[in-house]
Amino acid sequence: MRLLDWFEPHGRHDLPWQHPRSAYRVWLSEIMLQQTQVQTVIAYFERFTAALPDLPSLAAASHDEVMALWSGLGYYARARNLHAAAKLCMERHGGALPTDFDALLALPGIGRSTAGAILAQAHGLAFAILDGNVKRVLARWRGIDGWPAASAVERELWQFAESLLPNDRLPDYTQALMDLGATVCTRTRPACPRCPLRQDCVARREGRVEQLPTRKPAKILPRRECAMLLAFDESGRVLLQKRGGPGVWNGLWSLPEAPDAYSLAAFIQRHLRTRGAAHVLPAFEHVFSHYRLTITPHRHSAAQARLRVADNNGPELRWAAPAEWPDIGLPAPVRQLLQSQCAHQSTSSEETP
DNA sequence: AAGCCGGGGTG
DNA sequence: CACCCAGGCTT
Repeated sequence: MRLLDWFEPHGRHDLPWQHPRSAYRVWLSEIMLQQTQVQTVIAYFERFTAALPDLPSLAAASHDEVMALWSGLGYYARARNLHAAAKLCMERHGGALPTDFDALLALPGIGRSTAGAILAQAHGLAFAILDGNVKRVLARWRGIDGWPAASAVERELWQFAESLLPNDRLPDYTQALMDLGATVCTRTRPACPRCPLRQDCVARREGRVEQLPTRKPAKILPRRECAMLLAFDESGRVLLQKRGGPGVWNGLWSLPEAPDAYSLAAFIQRHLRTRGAAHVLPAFEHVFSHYRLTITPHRHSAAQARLRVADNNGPELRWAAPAEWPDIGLPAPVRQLLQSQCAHQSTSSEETP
């Protein structure tokens, strides 16, 4: 098989848990490698196995010693589960990890993928694994769309993974699949020309390598709307308002803003003399980390300040000529809007109110 | 199905 | 900063 042929010269053969490849060491490595990269794990693995070389010694160790050996790896529930599982193996399985899939799955910290990895790597049994690397390889190879954590997609990936299992050399096959994901079929900039699966890789054929696996759907952000005033005076200056309050734009100069067109009209009436009605421009969206803001710009040309702009009680207002805009601290979407307006005004004829 | 655990790397 | 990484457990 192509994967095994690739593995001989290009796979990783020198990882510490491969020598010797005992069930205990495979198990420990699998737990350490959950959500943690190989580079990080190696030193911890060597320290841990030096102190606790086999399952009985782990079971006999104190909680404090186990946690100390784990310290720095994170996800400390993994260490607690590991220790508890070792003790359970002393009670239930004669001091060794079981070779039965369901018995493995019943141990704390061992899920479907880790159980499969232990059986395949330590015992050569035909069980599939499905970790992040393998999900990526399989999703690309077969062109599987959808977020891999979604249950339907995950089912499809497991099914594909199991359909691929060879009859022998399960330890090498399993390692080959992970190595391919880690070194060739990487998340960014995969080395497709070096991939043993490139001939029938669906993602490669369809040019979707970078798109697969489908990314986790972005969290749905709450939506907010506002109206912004683009008021220009006769000389082409725009009215700005200094933002106060707790918002993200506090302290920045921005366009006068109101929750809706009605409130904005009230603002205009209070602070400006304008000729004609507002010209409502197409709304656009700006995404913050915590919400989406839909901005509807309202443009007024030939506006004049009704009051002194430096009124003590009212909002802090000023007129700003286009030449000044680059030096004023403006929120990015406001700057963008002003620039598009500037370009628009210079290329189009006089607006009709 | 979504949140959580946690430290580290990456664009 | 968002997202991801040799996942699994809890709600």
